[in-house]
Amino acid sequence: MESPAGTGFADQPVQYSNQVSSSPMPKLPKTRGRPNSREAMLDAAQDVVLEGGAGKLTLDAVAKRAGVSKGGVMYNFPTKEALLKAMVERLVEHNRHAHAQVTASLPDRPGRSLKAYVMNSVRALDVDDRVSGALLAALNSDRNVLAPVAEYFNGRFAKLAQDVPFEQAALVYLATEGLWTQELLQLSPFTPRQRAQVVRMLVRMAEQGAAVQTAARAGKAAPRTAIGNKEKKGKS
Amino acid sequence: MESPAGTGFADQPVQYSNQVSSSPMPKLPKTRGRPNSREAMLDAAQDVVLEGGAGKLTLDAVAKRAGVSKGGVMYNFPTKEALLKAMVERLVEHNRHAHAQVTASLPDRPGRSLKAYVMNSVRALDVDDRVSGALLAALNSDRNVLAPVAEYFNGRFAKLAQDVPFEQAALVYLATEGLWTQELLQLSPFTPRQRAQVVRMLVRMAEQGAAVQTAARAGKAAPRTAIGNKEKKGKS
DNA sequence: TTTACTGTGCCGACTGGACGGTAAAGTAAT
DNA sequence: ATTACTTTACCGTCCAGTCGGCACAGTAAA
Repeated sequence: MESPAGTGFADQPVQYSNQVSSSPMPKLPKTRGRPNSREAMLDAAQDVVLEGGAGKLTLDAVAKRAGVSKGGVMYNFPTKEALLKAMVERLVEHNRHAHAQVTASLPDRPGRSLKAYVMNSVRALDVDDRVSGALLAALNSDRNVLAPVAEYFNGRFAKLAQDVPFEQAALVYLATEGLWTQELLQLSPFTPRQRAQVVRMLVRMAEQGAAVQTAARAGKAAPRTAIGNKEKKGKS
Repeated sequence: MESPAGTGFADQPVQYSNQVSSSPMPKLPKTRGRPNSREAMLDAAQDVVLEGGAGKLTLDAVAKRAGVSKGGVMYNFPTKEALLKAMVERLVEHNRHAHAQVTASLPDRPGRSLKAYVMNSVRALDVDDRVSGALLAALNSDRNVLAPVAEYFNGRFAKLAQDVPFEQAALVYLATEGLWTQELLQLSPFTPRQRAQVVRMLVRMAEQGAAVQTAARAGKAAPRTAIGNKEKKGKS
């Protein structure tokens, strides 16, 4: 698991002298040359949120989880809002990067970006992707903390829908978002098998979105536009 | 300033937090047997959540907003968790009722329930339907507060999907849920016009899906579709 | 090398306010 | 008087943010 890197010394009886003096960091900019305690704290914060809800996110909890003192947290994040903002920022950056990566791994055909979005959302669920917890934390505080996410979400759809007809893109986008949200909040009514089936459908729709553009719009041609097939027990 | 609503809130989602404040109306304001204060407090709680986030939901805030003292709130809700549970319960009941109502207004054809679900979700957005705020509040606290919603959500889909093929139902359901969530959190990338377009599409799909189901029941093979099952070409 | 000074990173006790909850007294209708 | 509801005052706890201090590292004069 990609659990917090660099927190190995967290629970040790190690005194302060937090870092090995010899090997690490042969390069890296000086500005931040120290151990990545910031990241560790952010990781800790997400964990706290995902385990106990956003209400349990306190500086002490983060500190304890990250294996540092509260003062240490306050040093890196002058205020709690700063911590929240950092979490949100990292969430956005993480998503952006992951999406770019998945996109790059796909053949350059229409709907590629949308497909990557679907796949990435699912991956975020399958993998123990704790960054998502930042969203829950953000929902708890002021809107200005949430603002960056809103902005990102907005621009995101515009990009995804570029090479796919609007209705199709919106459908896939919304359904994916709904699935992701429900799974994140553990409100999903689906069994794992059903979920997999839904995901497969969404991926297919992203690929073939262009072909069905007029389906819903035509409205009358129901048989041809039907999306559902009777169950098919494919497995992947 | 008392709403004439009975003990139940079965009627319109008309809720106003009565701002008593400092206008010394010698007659009504200090009414006595007001079976209504509970509802007023719940309304106030939702408003607080929707305006300031779930983190701002304090007993004092609710009391102030509802125009009563904190003790008044504590009298009706012995603990804060009781308040949260009441909010959640009301949310579920409200939804159940509204859905039943919309369903009844639709012709009895397959997909009716699903269609009603879509319409009701949108209505909840168009109307100033503050009950939704309860969900945000619930996300903040323990899972056992959220549990009733989860349960409701689960059973809900099963009912909606009864007379519609699974994939179709899941798609409409998830997309609707996604739309509703995004609008609620103000994260939606759509213009009002686009949103309306999406909603129309979803309604059509609820109807069409039912048509497919009917056809299938009649013994016909599931129609080939552009979006539907096909070869899996993408990775799985 | 030694000493002296400076900056960085972190520690942890403390504070002041907010918040959940309690208790007793008050008020009006029945 | 009883009942239903509300208020005021208060308590204990939790928590964000503060503050003085400690342990280094780097630098550089002595």
